[in-house]
Order: sequence, then C-alpha cells, then structure tokens
Amino acid sequence: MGITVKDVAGMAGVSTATVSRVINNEKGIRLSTREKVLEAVKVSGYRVNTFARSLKTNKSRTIGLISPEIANDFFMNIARGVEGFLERFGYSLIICNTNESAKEELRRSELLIEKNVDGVIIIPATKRGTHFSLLRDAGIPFVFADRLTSDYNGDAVLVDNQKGSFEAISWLIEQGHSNIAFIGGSPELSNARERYAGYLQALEKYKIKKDERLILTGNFHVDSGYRLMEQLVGLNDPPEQVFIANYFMHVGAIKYLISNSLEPDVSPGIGSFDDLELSSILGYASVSVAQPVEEIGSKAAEILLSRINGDVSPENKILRLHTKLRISL
Amino acid sequence: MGITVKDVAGMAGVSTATVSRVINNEKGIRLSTREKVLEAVKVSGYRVNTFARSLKTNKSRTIGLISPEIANDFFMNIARGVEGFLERFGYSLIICNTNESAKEELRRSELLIEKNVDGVIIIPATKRGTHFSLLRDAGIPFVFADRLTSDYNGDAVLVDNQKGSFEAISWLIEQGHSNIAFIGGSPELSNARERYAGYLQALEKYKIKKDERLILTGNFHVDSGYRLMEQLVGLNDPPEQVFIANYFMHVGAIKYLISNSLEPDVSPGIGSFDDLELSSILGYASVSVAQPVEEIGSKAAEILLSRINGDVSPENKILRLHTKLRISL
DNA sequence: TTGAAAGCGCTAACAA
DNA sequence: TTGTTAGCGCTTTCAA
Repeated sequence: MGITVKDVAGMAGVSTATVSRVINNEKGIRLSTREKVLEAVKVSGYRVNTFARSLKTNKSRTIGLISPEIANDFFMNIARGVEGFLERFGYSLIICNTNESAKEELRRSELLIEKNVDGVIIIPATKRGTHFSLLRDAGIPFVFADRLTSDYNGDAVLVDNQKGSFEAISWLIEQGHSNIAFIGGSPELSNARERYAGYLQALEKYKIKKDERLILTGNFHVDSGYRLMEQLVGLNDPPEQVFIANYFMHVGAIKYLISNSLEPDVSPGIGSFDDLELSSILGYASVSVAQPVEEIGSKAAEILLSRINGDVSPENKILRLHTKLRISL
Repeated sequence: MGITVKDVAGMAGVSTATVSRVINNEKGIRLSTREKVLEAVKVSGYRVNTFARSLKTNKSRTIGLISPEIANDFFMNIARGVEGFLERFGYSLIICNTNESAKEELRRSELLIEKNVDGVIIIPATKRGTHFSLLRDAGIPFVFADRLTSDYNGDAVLVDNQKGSFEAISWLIEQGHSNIAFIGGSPELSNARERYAGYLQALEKYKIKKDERLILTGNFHVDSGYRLMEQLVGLNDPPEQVFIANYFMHVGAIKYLISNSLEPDVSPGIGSFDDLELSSILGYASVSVAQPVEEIGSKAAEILLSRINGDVSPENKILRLHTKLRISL
C-alpha cells in the first residue's frame, strides 16, 4: 500500500504520464524509456491501484454472475466456463446466489450495479425478467445463460432443449416403446417448456397420442422427482418408459425406485436430460441427453465480452448449443 | 452514469459533505436536512460511485474466495455460507477456481490483490501455502476454510475431522466389526490426515491392531474411490467394513460395487465421511459423519470480517466445528 | 516521444 | 450541525 505512479515516475526519471503509458502497454514510447520504467516498477514492487484506474476509466474488469443457486453442479459448471474464459482477460467474477427468488435477483442486480461490474451473466430463476431492465438502464450489458425469461429478451446462450428431448424420445420409440411418460419441470422455465415440446414433437412424429396421465410436471428438484416417480409407479398401468427432464429430478426418481426396491426389471425404464451415471450403471437409464455445460458459460462470457468491448448491434445474439445423445447399453 | 454527490447537493441545497454524511448514515445531522438529501437522492436516482469511494477509503467491500474447484457441491456449499453471511453487510464475493493447482493459487492471489479485495477465504489445494504470504505482505487478511496448509498458518475454520472419523469407526467396532478398512485421501491435505488419525485412534482404543493392507490412500476424487474399492474387494480376505473418508471417493466406490454387481450382502459395509444418501438407501452405508458445511463458510466469513474491521490479535483464530454421526438402519 | 496538469467522484479533516 | 477544501492515484488531453 503506497507505491504510486508518482514514485515510479520519480525513480525512472520520467513523468507519471509516461509511467501510465508503459503500464498500459501503449505504443509510441522509446524502448529505453520503457525499460527504465519497467525496471522501476519491478524494483519498487509497484501495483496499479485499480480504484483510481477505474475511477478514470469507468471500467472495473469485473463481471457478475446471477445464479438461482450456487451449490449446484450444473450452474457452477456454467460458472466454471465463465471464469475460465474471463480470467484470461484479467476479469474476475462476482457470484451472486438468488435462491431462486426474483426478489433476490433484483437485489443482486442492484448490488452488482453498485459494484460497477462491466457486465452480468444471468441464469434466471423464473420466467419474469423485467427487473433486469435495471441493468439495462444502468448501461450494463448482460447475457442470459441456460434459460430465457419470457417477458424480456436479450442475448442468450442456451442449448437446443427441444431437439435434445425430441431425439431421446424418438430413440425410445424406435426401440419399440410407445408408452412413454414425461416428468418435467415448471413451465415457468423456458428450458422446461422446450424439453416438453421436444417430447410432444416426437410423439407427434410417430403418431403416438399423448396420454395426459403420463405427463407430470413438478420443479427441477430432487423431491419433486421422487414424488412424481412415485405417482407414476402408482398408476394402474405404469408406463414402460419415463423421460425425466432434469438431473435432480432424476436423482429423486432413482431414490424412490431404490427405496421401494423397484429393480430395473420391474420399474419403468428411464431416459433423461443430463446424465446420471449411477442410474445407467444400476440399469435404469438407457438414454440421456448430454449438455455442453461449461461451454454455455464460456460462450456467454464471450458474447458478454464482445458487448463490453462495444458491440452494440441491436439484434439479440441467441446461441443454441447442440446436445448429444448418449445411449447406455 | 452521471449523477454525483455534487448534483444531489445542489438539488438539496446543501454541501457535498452533508450528502456524503447522509449517504453513509452518519449521525449528527438535522432530521430535516437528512430528509431533504434523501429526497434529492431518490428523485435524481443517484447511486454512489464505488470507485471514487474506494479510492478514498481503500476498501472495496469485496472479498475473494480461492477454491480448488468451483463445480463441486462441497466447496460451493462453503461458498454459499460465505456469500450468505457477507451479503448482509454489502460485501460481494469474487470466486476463483484454482483447479487444485498451487500455481493457480498464486495467480489468483495476485489477481485478488490487484482487485483490492478486503479479505480472502482460502480452501487450499495442497499442503503448501507459503505463496499466500503474498496476501499477508499486501496487508490483506485471509482465513483458511476446510483445510490447513502445513507450512503456513493463520486463521482457519475446520471441522473436527479426527473426532468425526474416530466416532464413526468406534461405532462400527461397537457393532462387532474388527476388520475395518480405510480408504483415505492424500496426506497432502490436513483433513485427510486428520481423518486417518481418527481411524487409528479408534483402532488403538479398542486394541485392534492395524492391518496395512486395509489402509489405502488415494485422492479425494471419484476415480480414486473406484480403484481403491476395487483393490480392497480383490483381496483374498476382503474386510467386513470400509470407512471412506470423502464424499467423492464414496461415489466412486459405490460405482465400482454396482458396476460389478456386488450387492450389499456380499460387499463390505460402508462407513463414510459426508453423507451419500443413495449409498445408505442401497444398503451399503450404515454410518456417516455429517459436516456443517455452510457453517464452515459463514464462520470463516465472520472471522474474516472481524479481521477486516481491525481485529489484530496476533494469535491464530482456529475454529473446529463439530461433526454429527448419522446412523442409517 | 514525453510532460504538465486537469479532474474522475468521493470522504474526511478542519473550520465555522 | 454544516460547509470548504484537499486530496485518494490514475488516465488523458493538450502542448511541447
């Protein structure tokens, strides 16, 4: 705490302006001068004061991540992608946990504005997103990841949810199943809706008429998966196969099956969005839709960075990443 | 972008100093004045410029978290505790992923210093910690969480690892088992060492002599648990029980057992550090040691905050949180 | 290619 | 109880 450009300038026998230029790698400086300054920087152990720099430049080289939950592998793999990408550019990542609450999303947005982040990546918790206009008004660019809000749009990086579940369901049908249930998340969430749409699309393509009793909707959590699987198994004529639209629901479903000693030979077979290895090892899951999770983050970061660096093209950049079908035999 | 204390002062007909006082909730201001200012703040939509504030105060109200991995439930539950605690005080959290590399720990420390964080919480990746002297030299307080480095000390929040595994092993012994294997992590990590010490302590107390063939050391990852369980089961006389010292190793071990159709009646029973619900549902695990994970984070944050707020007592504050024994029947 | 100097928006010492 | 004012350390015109 203490060495400033002034000190360095004094040591190198130049002006503070020159020191600043050298530090920021500007060109148009005599090599010998640059070396003198660099030497002084080294000797003195000088470090820029980012507060002062930011006060001038109005850039913090910090970006925010708003996530519905931070103790969650899926979201944090996105975060990993973001961090890995940004770190190379000297950016750091402020992570905010909203506990799936729109109110918290608002609070955290305010916090991030106050912190002068240069941009924000948002994994929205609900379909509402108007409160993010706060960021827009503050001139802070943001990119949605994984999901869209339905009342607000902007740049986004998503996976092709509909195609993913369409492919999985189609595969199940081609294996000879026609009795396929669907355990999905809240239609509040765009990805939940899209995965459901893929299910319907496959049924339609193969002329299978949908059976409302086999279509269950909960939320993307373990408990919900547990209960819905219970409900499904409790039917008079349980389905041959169930497609579970989310990792945590899948965990819950398996938990139910095991707790109730429903071995794979008597339980419905399972297809799923996201891969739950234990499920296929145990013999329940036969097909899953794998998402490029980290890439969601890194691509979102890339788009965000382009916005930060002045890309003002008005149309929304929406990137749909491809999923991969995984068959376990 | 634009409204400053000066603008607000103008609107309210007071000086910038007064505005500053009101904003910072200082006392000794006439109520009517305060109201005038607050009104002007509201009307104008003023927001403090944290860059300017920080330049003056030298405080960023930001703290860093250095974690070996960010897509990891355990570490992120710690982060959750940290974020939840700090957020109430207007602090935000910069998260850094070191990929379990000491070199990255150094780089991230530098980044955080540059960002002028007020403090850092560190989950160290290895036993080496001398590179954190960088933080100390920069006058930035830090607190270790979950683990200690062995060549460097400081404030820390840990769980009572030794006591935890001691209790679990003791319980197994009291159930009549004397043939208990141990699958543990690298002695690089303090928590791995302590958990092993608890194992030994229990054997000693019950006068069971240790069998080197039953003591296997790997690292705290899924693959390692898989391989070590394989190794154990491959012995001529496999043990009745195995104590697995970490969640991910437990996952790997179960994966091995299931893949190889070793049902609970033929496989060793399992005790573990951390709870893997599926394992007890499947009938493998009978006892586990539960850690107060989020509390590790919140307590670490609390200590850090006290340091930031000027607590300079020289002795290291080391907090050991209690684990809980969980029996599954 | 370099230097002088203004000023980013805020806080805090000092004065009133 | 409030105001005046001097910086915090940096970047960036403008001039040389």
